[in-house]
Amino acid sequence: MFYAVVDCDNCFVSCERVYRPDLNGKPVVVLSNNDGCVVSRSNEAKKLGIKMGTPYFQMRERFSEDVVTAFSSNYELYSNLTAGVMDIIKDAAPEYFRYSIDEAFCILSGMDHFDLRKWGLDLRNKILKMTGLPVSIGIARTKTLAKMASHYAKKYKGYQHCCMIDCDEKCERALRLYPVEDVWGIGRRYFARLKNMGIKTAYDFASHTRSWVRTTFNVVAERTWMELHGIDCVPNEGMTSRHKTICCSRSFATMTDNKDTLRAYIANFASYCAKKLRGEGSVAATVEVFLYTNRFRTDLAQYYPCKEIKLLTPTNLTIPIVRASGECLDMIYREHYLFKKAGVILGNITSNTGIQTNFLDDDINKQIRMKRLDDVVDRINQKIGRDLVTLSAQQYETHDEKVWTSGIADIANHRLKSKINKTNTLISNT
DNA sequence: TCTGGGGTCCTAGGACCC
DNA sequence: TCTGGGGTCCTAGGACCC
Repeated sequence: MFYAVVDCDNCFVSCERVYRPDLNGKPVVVLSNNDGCVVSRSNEAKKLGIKMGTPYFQMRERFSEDVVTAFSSNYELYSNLTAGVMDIIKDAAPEYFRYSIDEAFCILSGMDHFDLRKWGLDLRNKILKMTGLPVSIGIARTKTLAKMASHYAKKYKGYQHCCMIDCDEKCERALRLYPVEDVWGIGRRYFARLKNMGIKTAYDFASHTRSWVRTTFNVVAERTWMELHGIDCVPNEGMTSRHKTICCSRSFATMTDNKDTLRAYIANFASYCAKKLRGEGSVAATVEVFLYTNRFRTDLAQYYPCKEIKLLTPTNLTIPIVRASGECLDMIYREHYLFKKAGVILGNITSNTGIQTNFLDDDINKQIRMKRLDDVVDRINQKIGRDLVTLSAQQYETHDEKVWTSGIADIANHRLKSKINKTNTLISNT
């Protein structure tokens, strides 16, 4: 049985180019939230030496706007376009699961007698034709080897974006040429240790004994070792299951030690998480809040607190989740630290059917009223504009318009006022 | 001046129970 | 003059992924 991994080439850049074909063949990058750093690069940008994660300001010191075109990220666009890719994959493979926004694994069971490389080439061409997005496909006996094959599919033109590793000779050749740091499952930390041991290629790594890998590293590295030997052992389950956590976090344009400002940010993050939770029909049983000072400012005192609290009843209601996030903040906030980033994580997520309520919690009538409130607010926000109606905890005074360029909540007062009449009408109608 | 965001899994160690 | 042992659950931290 074989696996195929299908992933979009330079996904976000390719999505932008669908609407800007004039940028084909030119250096293009896409930036993270707040335009902080580079998260996607065209091949031309890679050739210029722009690395993943390069801070935008550093890149601009080296390349002007005429040389490298930069886009702010537009996740709605990427998720719409890649959904089209997934639809095509779904029709082409007996079984598949989405692994990330731009990547899917196909389980090619019962297809051993097929010409799988031709199958891959056809799929690649179909996706390009129907969505405008170029993908590369790697095919092999394990997911880790398929990932390696997809690297080769991208790297060497001769493969025409589809590379299959289907025998031991090909596998050995591929392993010998493959830098160990590019192996799926070998990250920066492990690479640093491997390098010290003189292990440079995937072949070097695979040449050690399984027990050596187990004792030197752990079971995860051992699985990687087995996969490189063609033993399929990274489970498919877990890659498809529901979310176990939902997180919303942002870096701030300017650092702050103001508790009220942090409280408003946290309330917004919590509210956003609650909305996501409702969107997928789930409830959460824990709420965690974390704060980060600026790790790049070594001249400043550092503090990375986090605190989780359990909810009496698992919920997806905005009010109890925002309330809990505020309690967490109260427990971890310390004066005199300048915070750069904060976030909220909802955990212990389950389906919202059959929730066990706790008699100490808000009474059922109050919960029903809160649910109705969320329903109405969700509908208004969907109809008129994101985050028009929020809890008062999410509002705050600021003179810095940049604070909310992060894309979650554009709650600048002028915008609020301009729409308030329309909203009042809608609320009375509702 | 400016340095992302959202996930998963594993492990060690402490608390607690019988 | 000595201080159980085994099991489970939870949490924090560290590693990885895209």
